[in-house]
Amino acid sequence: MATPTPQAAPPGGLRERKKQRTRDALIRAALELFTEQGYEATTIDEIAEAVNVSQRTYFRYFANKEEVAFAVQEMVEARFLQELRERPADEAPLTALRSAVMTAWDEIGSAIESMVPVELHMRAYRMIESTPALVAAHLRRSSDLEEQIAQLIAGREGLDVDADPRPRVVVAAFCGVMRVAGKVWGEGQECSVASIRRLTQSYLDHIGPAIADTWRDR
Amino acid sequence: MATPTPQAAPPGGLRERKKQRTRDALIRAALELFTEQGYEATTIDEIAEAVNVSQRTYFRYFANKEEVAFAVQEMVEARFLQELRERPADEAPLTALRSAVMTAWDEIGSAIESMVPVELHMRAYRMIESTPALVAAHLRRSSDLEEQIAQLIAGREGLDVDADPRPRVVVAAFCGVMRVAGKVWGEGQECSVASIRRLTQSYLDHIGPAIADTWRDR
DNA sequence: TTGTCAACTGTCAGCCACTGACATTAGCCT
DNA sequence: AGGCTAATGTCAGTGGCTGACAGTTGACAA
Repeated sequence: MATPTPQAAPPGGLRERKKQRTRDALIRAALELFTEQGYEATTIDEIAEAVNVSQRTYFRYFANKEEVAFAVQEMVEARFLQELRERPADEAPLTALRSAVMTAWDEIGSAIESMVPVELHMRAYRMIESTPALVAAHLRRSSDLEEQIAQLIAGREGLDVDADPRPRVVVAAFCGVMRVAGKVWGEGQECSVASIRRLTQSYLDHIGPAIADTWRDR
Repeated sequence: MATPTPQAAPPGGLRERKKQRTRDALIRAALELFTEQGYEATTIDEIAEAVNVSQRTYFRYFANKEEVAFAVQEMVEARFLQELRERPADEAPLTALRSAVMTAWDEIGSAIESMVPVELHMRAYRMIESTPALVAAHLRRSSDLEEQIAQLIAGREGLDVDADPRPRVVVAAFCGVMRVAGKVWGEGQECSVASIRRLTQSYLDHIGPAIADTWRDR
């Protein structure tokens, strides 16, 4: 799986490409089936069969049934974290967070599209929000991500998350806003990546004034 | 017209009492097994066998494996909501929330003890926090409860939760504090109900000053 | 080219969570 | 006492998930 394979990124050997294709096919088939007939009503056998692999193979790519539903989000989050790690150290926390998202969105669009159509991803997002079992998983994932971001921000500032509450607070506010942006996007019609980028920007623009010292001046 | 119930309030019929006993026994056995050997490592067959009922009977009391782990919390939350509904309408939202918790704790102690030893409940709480599958369920439950409370508060104030953000904001702050109090309690040694009541009170006492205008005076 | 190695996959057997159908038991009420 | 019905047990089956083993196929060197 993630063994030290010294190969290029795009080509990477026939084997590697085949694996990637199978993985993408599984994700695509799963999301298609989930959104069409519902998550619970879809069996892993169906997904596997749609891609012409055995059920066992599915479980070699994804640890469980949920995981495939979050594959795209997983990728988006990883890119964001990477972007955040690369922000210059002298940026203020909220600025770094904001810049990381905005920069990330620019390239994420095509990254998503190379996995599944954005429109399918949007339908999948809505499906998650309306499936109790997936809502739970989603919350847990969000909570984990938030913690990771908080650790990262604390690291940048040389703080300890357990000693100083500020990292967690900033990150909580940031993630809260991102969550709302995501929700609004999911409820809207515009399913383009550009629209969520615009939404994100607009919402983040409100966070500064709300937190800044000028707050008290109203 | 006349109530033909020749029995006291608590019993209420042999059948009813038997059911209650079975339910309590299932909860107790489950928590005992979960905390001793872990959640995943415990099968429902084991729980059922410990109470001398069939697996099928377990599923007539609880919808799934998780549910039994949250039975006590479920009860606590129900009591709190009931208490909140009974608060006078002219109380300010945060005051009503605060009063409801504090009042609820007074009676909840014995209510918990009548189900399982408080010490077991505390171990169960810790077990939940360290079991990924249960963390997810816990988050989802919390999120649901928060929404219910927000609706209730909005109702008291004659507001619409979707139109006015204030109900959700107050409730979010309140629940956040409650969550922290619960977490601190779980990490501490003192497993008495009195201690969590004290913790709750102390934490809630900080909410006012933190929100009030005097904040800027530090 | 070919042979070896390692990775990937399929098959099979099995555990466990969960459910519907039906038979059986046991409170409840007249 | 006997009928009604809720509670329980039994059975069979589905689907998520895993370990073990064997077959296949890409990678790489001789």
